[in-house]
Parts: sequence; structure tokens; C-alpha cells
Amino acid sequence: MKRRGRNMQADVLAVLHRCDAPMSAYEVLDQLRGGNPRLAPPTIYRALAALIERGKVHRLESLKAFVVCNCEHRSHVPIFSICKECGMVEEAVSQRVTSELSRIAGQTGFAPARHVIEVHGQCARCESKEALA
Amino acid sequence: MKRRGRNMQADVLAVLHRCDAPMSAYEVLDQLRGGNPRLAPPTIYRALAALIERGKVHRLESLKAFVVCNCEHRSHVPIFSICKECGMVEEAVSQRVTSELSRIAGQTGFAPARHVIEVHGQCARCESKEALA
DNA sequence: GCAAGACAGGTTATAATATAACATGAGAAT
DNA sequence: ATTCTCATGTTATATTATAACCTGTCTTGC
Repeated sequence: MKRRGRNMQADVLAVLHRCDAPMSAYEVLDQLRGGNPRLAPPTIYRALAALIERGKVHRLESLKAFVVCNCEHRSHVPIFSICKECGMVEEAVSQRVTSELSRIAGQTGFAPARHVIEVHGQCARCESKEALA
Repeated sequence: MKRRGRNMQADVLAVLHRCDAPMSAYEVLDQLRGGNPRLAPPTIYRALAALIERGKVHRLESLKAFVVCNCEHRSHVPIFSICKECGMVEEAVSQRVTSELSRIAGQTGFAPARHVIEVHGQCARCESKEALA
């Protein structure tokens, strides 16, 4: 066995970094199969799970895909803007959204643990492209 | 052929109504197979897609599951609270969250079209149950 | 009524995503 | 060196979703 410990995680992270857009687990798998044809899905999913646990990667639920975390800090509530034209994803943080969601939860005694906030739409670049057409 | 038009949609909606918690498409399928053993996935997914289009049903992206829309109004941004213990889902609306998300999007010129907001945590009931244990 | 067409749903097959369960081998601990 | 741990390999399968084409009913215009 050539690589151990966090090496697989590092490989997966490197692949995700090379790509602007989010990638599916199987796209990552295909990329890494170049160097190791026997790589199987569980290995990728395990690495992804560990990276998500470590806050290095996010899963975009509505895309069934994965992206590198752009924020250096942990324990934030990420807000993703996802362009339906070009696939671009931006990550933002908003204390206001976070606290308002807490307030709403509080009304029913709900204790939030994890937030999924994904906004689908069109990015500025694609919008202006479309305006020209 | 016995039933046509929106009948399949009505059947799917009825099944979803009978269940408190969100259901996967295949759970719905199993329920409806009682009355029609030859029912296949595409039929269910088509009905679900139409119901979502009509605003009668939501898909919970992070659960890969479907729930009836509790709000009578369309064109709102639903905020789902999902209890990880009992599976209960509550739907809320917040103008504040919506406008704050618009503001954030506006900073980069992003044009939001669809919002996914899902909060995972523990509902009041499960929390108090746990406190007793 | 009847032909043409639209359209819901049926049918078959398969794609895409994800995980269970057990085996193996490298490195650490003692 | 032995034992243990644990990441990864391996095999198999579960779960979620859709493509592509078929069929039969209802509608509409004649």
C-alpha cells in the first residue's frame, strides 16, 4: 500500500481544488483512477466524509456534489450561490441569516445543529452574457 | 387504464399526507403498489415533479425525500427544520431571511431563483425526552 | 362518428449516487 | 516480534433518479 492516513484525503482535496465547479464523487473518482485504476467508490466517499468532518469540503445537497471550503474558519454557516448556467459556486457567510434562523428555530424550541443554505440562480457574468445575446 | 390526469398526483399527495415524516420516492411507490403492483419509479417521479411544480410538495434535498407543503401560499421561501431524532419536519417562512439572502446575492450581482434552506437539529419534543433519560 | 393529436401513464432498461460488510496490509505500540 | 489499529481495498448491493420508447384514453376539429 503506497499511501496512507490523510494521503487519500489530500488527493481528493487536490482534485477538488483543480476544478472551479463542484464535482460529484464519481467525477473525483475518475480523476484519481488515472493514478490508481483499482480505486473504488467507498474510498472516495470515506475521504470526502473525513474532509467534510474536518471542514475542508462541503457537500452541496441540491447538486449531490462536493466543493472545497473557501472560508478558512470553521463553525460558520455557509451560504452557497450556485449558478445554473455555468455551475459556479460562491460561498458567503451572514451573521444575520444565522441569527434569524436561530430565532425562528427558537420559536418552536428547535435546536439547530447544521444548516443547509443553497441559492440557485444566475451569476452576474452569465446574466450579462445573456443580455448580449 | 383506470385513472388519468391528475389522479396519480392525487394518489401521491394522499400518501404523503398520511405520513408525518418526509418520504422517499420509493416509499411512496411501495405504498401505492398495494393498489397497483405494476407501478414503476418514473410514474412516481413524474407525479412528484408535477406536484413540486404546482407548489404542493417540497423536496428536502438533504434527505432526498418529499413532504407536503404546509403553506397555502405559493412563491414563498420555505425554511425547513428537520429533527434528526424523530424525522419531524416543520416549515417556516421569514421575510428577513429572504431579503438578507437577496442582499447578499446582490453584492455579487447574483440573481436568486430558488432557495434551499434546511436546518437539521433536534425538535423540542425529542430534546425534552432526552433530558429525562 | 371518426381521424389526428396530445398527453398521462406504462414499461424496460439503465444511470448515478451511496453504503454495507468483510479482507488486507502498513505502521505504531509495547 | 506480536499485537493492535485503522486506512484502504474489495465485493456486492442498496438507493435514488431518469432516458427512451410504447400504449391507450380523451379531446378536438372535421
